[in-house]
Amino acid sequence: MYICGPTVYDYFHIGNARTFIMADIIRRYLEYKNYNVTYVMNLTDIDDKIIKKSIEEKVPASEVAKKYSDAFFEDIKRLKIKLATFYPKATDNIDEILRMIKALVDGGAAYNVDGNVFYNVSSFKPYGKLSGKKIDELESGARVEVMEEKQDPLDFALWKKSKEGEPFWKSEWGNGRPGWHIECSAMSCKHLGETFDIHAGGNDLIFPHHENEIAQSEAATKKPFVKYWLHFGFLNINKEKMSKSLGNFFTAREVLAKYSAEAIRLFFAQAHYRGPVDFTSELLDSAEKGLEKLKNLRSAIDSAMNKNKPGGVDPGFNFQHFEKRFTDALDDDFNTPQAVAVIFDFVKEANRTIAEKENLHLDFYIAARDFLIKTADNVLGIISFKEKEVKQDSLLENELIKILIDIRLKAKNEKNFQLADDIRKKLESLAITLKDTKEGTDFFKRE
RNA sequence: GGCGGCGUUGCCAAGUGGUCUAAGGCGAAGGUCUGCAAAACCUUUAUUCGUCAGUUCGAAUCUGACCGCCGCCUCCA
Repeated sequence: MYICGPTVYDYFHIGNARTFIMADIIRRYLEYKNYNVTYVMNLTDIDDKIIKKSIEEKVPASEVAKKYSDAFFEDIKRLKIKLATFYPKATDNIDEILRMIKALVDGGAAYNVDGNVFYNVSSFKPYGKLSGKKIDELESGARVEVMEEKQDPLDFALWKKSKEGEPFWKSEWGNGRPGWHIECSAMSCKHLGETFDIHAGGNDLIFPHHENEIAQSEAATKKPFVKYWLHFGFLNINKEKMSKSLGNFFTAREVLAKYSAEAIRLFFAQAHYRGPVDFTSELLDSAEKGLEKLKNLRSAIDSAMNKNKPGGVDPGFNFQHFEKRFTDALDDDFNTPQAVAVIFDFVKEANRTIAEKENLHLDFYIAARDFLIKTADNVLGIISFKEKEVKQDSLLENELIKILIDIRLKAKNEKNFQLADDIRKKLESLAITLKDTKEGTDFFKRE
């Protein structure tokens, strides 16, 4: 599986994050289904924008790329995106790229004009098959900037001759750097072979980027390039595409400063990957709110398991039923909104069971926990069940909380509700929530 | 101009020929529990799916027209 990654000239925005997150969920689901997924995401670390930025900031292009690819890895980690199998960089794969360009030139699909190598679009008959465009229609409506060197305005650069002061690599056509489209063809081929299963990317890459990849790869290898294309819808702001060029964007780190990764992921998972999504803080708030339900059930499960009472009733809960509904949803073109609905149905049903049956068998909680780990945690990534490290001081802390709970209980028994409420309120302000139940008082620490 | 997509409850959003008087989340209203909270549970919240016409025994789902919105055709996830 290959996905077009970022050009590392800036922090990525929350619209890019949507693509990365949805691709991550799809990848995690394929792994859930026991596919052995080789997940490749390229990093474009040499390109016009990077060069522009390096001139503006008066630092080498490689330093710009380093800074923003470091930032990229920080951000995806915070978004709970699993690391790819490979993150090939353009500058590490110049040999592969040059080899493919050579194959294209030798095969007559590309030509060299004074150190610039262009792909000859008209040499590839199926050009336009992915985007549904026809070559002649494109030409008639061409807004394409006409470069004099090109034989045809639709032709695109495989190798760009370097200008004075720009970074360059040596090639038989002279000093230059790779074009954007050829990177993906060369690097996907290197890691995934000449034909591979899934290629994903944003909607706007269909044309020309993915169209060009097909043209390059299929002309070079004479084999089908990709079996399935996956294109993600845009994130809009006020129904307008969020993009760097329009300037109407939030970076992922700006959004992460206000909202949890889980809420961001839930927000995206609640819409189908192909459609557009409007981004507003109200919707993030409502996702954050919805997450509470999931977290409360997790707390209930955790505290029941900590008590570890033997025996109890087996409620005959049908976990398979929910798991089947979950996989049915995702088997149907990765219908994540449906899958999320199944999770919430499960939460409701589990809560109902807990509310109705007094003394549940521990196995119920274990199975409920397993179900949520498999689905909501491992696939969707909207909640985490990972064992938290128990720190030394938190053990002491827990004992102190228990003492306060005892004092509060005494106060309650003496009908000194003012003191009882005061203790609860003060603990709340320390992010510790008390919850009175029939079996005593539980406490939860907020994250 | 060419190509593609979308329009479902107060908001978001699944559903693409009968199980739909339409899932799920948020919001709202009432109730149970509680000293009070919190959480949880129960009940209510679209006879209707942009508009009009058609196909069909049957349509949110198919066809046509119209209205509105968006994207791509130039770097863009």
